[in-house]
Amino acid sequence: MAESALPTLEDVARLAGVSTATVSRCLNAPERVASATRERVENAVDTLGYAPNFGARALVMRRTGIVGAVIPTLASAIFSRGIQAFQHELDRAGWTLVLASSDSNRETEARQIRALIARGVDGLFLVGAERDEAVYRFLMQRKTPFVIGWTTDVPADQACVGFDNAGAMEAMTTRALSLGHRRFAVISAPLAQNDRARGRVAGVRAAIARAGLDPDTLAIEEVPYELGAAGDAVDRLLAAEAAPTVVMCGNDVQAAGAIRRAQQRGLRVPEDLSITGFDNLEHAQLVDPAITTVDVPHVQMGTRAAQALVEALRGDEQPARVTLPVSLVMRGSLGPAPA
Amino acid sequence: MAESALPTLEDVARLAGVSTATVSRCLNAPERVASATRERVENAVDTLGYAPNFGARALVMRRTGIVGAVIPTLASAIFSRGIQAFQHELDRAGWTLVLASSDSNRETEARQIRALIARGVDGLFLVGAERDEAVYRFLMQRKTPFVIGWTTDVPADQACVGFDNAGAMEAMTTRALSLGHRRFAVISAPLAQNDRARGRVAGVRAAIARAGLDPDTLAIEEVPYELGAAGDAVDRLLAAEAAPTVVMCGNDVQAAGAIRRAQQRGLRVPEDLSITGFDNLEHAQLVDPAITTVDVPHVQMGTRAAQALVEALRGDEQPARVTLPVSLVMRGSLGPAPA
DNA sequence: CCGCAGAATGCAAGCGCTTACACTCAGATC
DNA sequence: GATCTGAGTGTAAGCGCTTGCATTCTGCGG
Repeated sequence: MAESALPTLEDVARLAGVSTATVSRCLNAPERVASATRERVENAVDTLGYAPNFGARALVMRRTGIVGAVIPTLASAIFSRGIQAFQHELDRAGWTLVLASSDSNRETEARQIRALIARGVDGLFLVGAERDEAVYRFLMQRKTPFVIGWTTDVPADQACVGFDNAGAMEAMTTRALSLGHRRFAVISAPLAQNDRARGRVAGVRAAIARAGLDPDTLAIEEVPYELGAAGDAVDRLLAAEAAPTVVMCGNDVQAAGAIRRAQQRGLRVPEDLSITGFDNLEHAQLVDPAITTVDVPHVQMGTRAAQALVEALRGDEQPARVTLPVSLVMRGSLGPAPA
Repeated sequence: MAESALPTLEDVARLAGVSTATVSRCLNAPERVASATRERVENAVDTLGYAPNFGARALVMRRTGIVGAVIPTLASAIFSRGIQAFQHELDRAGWTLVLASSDSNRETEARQIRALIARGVDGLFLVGAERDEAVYRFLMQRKTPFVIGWTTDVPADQACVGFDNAGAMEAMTTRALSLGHRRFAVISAPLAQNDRARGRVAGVRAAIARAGLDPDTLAIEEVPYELGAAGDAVDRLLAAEAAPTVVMCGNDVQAAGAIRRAQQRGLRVPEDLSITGFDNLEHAQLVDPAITTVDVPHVQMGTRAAQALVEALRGDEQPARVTLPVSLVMRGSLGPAPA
């Protein structure tokens, strides 16, 4: 059994009859130690159940091997797939992930970023580009590398791995236009602190403006990513004098909620009302009709983000800037505009 | 601007004209420092942009304030809700969460546990009770407190926050029996390294045995938590000479996949085939028919697990053992057995 | 048999922080 | 006026590890 305190390098050294330097080398550069010595040390490590003290190592190495990620929420499927991939790739490269969630709130995010830095993270992954200048200054000052995900709309000197939120939504809107739709509505996450959501709405606006429609008449409902909230939004949209023929949702969860509510109101989707989603979450193909949506390569985004961060951690000067392609997935929920 | 290296306590002390001890006290026990001094120190901290070095602090305090969690996967919604709540509660108590995923693999999990310990976690959250004795020995030896989630089937001296997997599934099976079903089948996660899944199957067995049926005739398909895999399992089950009238799935994702495939084969659910789920994920109410399932209080489980871990970290001797109630959620996918 | 290169190991100086203990200095107490 | 008290501060000893440099040892060429 171990002593009352955890064994230290010195305990191992004493038991093996060598100096602490040699034990350290055994652990970090085994090839520099004679094999006979190495064996004795390894035995001592085993019998003592020794494992290096993390704090001491971090202190002298000036790095922890931990990177942090602050995401809006883990509760929905939106980020979990990407984060899973991110973590997996990080693990492959020998890094460990610390997670915090911001609840989509700017101050909370700033607090979490500081908390993670205080926990010694060597680098950060952040979602979206929108945050106080002070946060960026803090990160620069601490020389903490970071990469931004889910958008590419960032200053040129920052690393990012994302996709064109506006362009994707513009493409979907253009598709709807070609199906004869003229009265559009949008269900979006609250726009105030969410540049991705704003980008998506801007995409809708751009497309309908290009088609000669007035983008200012676009009805926008800002609700959280929840089934019921999206349903209520549908109720409000349909109560308008000129009800939309298509509702473009910022997310598949909202689309699913919207479809259900529309059906409950006796509308057929897409014959009476078309609905589109975003993200291509797993459940998008489960509902009836299946959701026409924008496929976002979450796994790829997570993987590339991890690679970009590891590069930055290694000191690569050139910040990685990756734009991933998105594609429209045509399923049943978007159809021709009703006559 | 900061110097080329990050500022240290000593830099702050020099600038404020005090000793490092006083600066340290300002940061950790401000009330023990005269207010005039404190102000000078705080100014120095601000102008230098000082933040304490994590490694040094961890070394001398002998704790990091980080706890780890190893979960099977983040990719599905199954764990994400619980982990979100876990993280949230931990954050409230001033702790930070490190995440690793095991891909439901025993060796990977053991590796991740060691990796997290090497990263200095003060405590651990683990899913399920099944792992090598060596892992538990290692944890004891390192004196790392841990709590186990998603099951209560653990030794009496271990902390756990979970629910009765077997009992829940037994209740659901009993309900199906009362609806006249006699030919059961199960779609489950691979049983080999998954005590929760085995518990659920055992629940089905227990119920049908109590009803006088032979539990050995129970057909079991072991497939991953994926829509398509569950669909293929349905194909196989329905090809049997005495096809089941009800398929009990170990998870809502599988149930959704099973329902879809059954419908594609022209069967009506539940008139021709009943299907049940587990977890009460958000999408369970989205599919048509909505899934009859077992509601698992994921958020509560995450929250309570965090509390239990914090207690253990504080040195409470008595390990918390929390059993959460589950309930059947009757929706459309389970109906009377066909005549 | 000497000298020397190169391999193996040890010595010891920190890394930046906390904290036990010692010290100083008012003001209160006798 | 001597003594005591306690608040405020400083001194310095580590915490456990890595690593530059010094030292020792080995085998080989001359």
